[in-house]
Amino acid sequence: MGRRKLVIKRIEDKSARQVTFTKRRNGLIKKAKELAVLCDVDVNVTIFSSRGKLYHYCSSNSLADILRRYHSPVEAEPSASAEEHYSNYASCLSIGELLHIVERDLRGPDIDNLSITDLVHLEEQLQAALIGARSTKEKELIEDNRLLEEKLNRIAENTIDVGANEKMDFNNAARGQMIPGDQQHGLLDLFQSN
Amino acid sequence: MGRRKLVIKRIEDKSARQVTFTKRRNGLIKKAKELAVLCDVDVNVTIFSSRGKLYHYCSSNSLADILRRYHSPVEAEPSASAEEHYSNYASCLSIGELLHIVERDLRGPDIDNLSITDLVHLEEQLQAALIGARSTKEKELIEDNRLLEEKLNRIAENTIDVGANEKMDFNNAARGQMIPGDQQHGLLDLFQSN
DNA sequence: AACTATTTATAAGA
DNA sequence: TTCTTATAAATAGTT
Repeated sequence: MGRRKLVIKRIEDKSARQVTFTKRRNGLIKKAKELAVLCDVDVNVTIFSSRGKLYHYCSSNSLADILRRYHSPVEAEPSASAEEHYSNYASCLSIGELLHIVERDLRGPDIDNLSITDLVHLEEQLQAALIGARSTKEKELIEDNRLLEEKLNRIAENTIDVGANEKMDFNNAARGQMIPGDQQHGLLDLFQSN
Repeated sequence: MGRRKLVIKRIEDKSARQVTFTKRRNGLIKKAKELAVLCDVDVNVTIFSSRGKLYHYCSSNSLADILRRYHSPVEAEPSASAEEHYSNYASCLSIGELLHIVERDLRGPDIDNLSITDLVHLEEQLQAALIGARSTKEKELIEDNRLLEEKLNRIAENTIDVGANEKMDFNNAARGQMIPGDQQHGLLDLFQSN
């Protein structure tokens, strides 16, 4: 739809490619909005430009909302298979919340113009949250371990023979490998609530 | 673009809405493909129909590939800020791999026609992977804890006085709250590699 | 950034 | 449903 029939192939001229990108990107997102409204469906469009910018459209508040919707039985077609799919989903937060975090971060301060900085920040947050969730439980166990060791040491000081073949190995492998990361993160509880 | 000018508002007639959905969904994905090829960008389109089906298009192999691309310095504009963003990313797998899992599962057996079953399955896998990653380290610590307790018990049997104010609390809280989930999962190592 | 000749998408009809 | 066709909408090349 233009002055000539266009062959669908990478546009080699850089500025022509940039102009077409702007036109068609706007067109695609407009079409996505229309589809969402006309047909009452959820549509998500994400475009990563070659220079690291991110353009995004999501018809609902977040992908998490979309997924959550499907975890509640809907009125239409309450078939046997539907029953099957919707059972045991009282605490189905992992992917939903994960995607919610992704969505929230991708939106960030400027919904239409995000740099790779935001993606990097997002990844750091997720990594911190995963590490934090793990290390919390580990810290509890390590503290218990430490208390038991203290007791053993005190006992050892107060007794003479605890059996010749018993070695007090207080530097076991698992404790030595604890993952660092003690700070509290805002995302932490999402992973801990599972 | 049709016989009449269309107002962008939810189509109330169910069958008309379904017909429009099919037409415009195909149109949107076609446009997305063209944008990706013409402008050499990464495009991702996800559509959730109101009856729980998922339609999806992604120009690259996976979102993980896209994200990974941005974690390697590109030739264009090696500015100071770029340096800053790309530093300390030797092991930036969490979000990339997570999204890779999402993408792989969303594609599944039939790329154009996925039910909510697949989303549920995907969520289960992610949940299992998160739990598995946590419980592996916990199991090591719990085993250490158990060994220490055994030693304490044996010592207690062989001694008379270990101090009156010392209570042997072998049922501590942390151990009692271990998350179930002992199976090995294919996704497990992704989370353990962090 | 606007314009406009054309192509493309698609709403309604068969 | 699938195919057809009149028309609206998008956009390639131009200014």
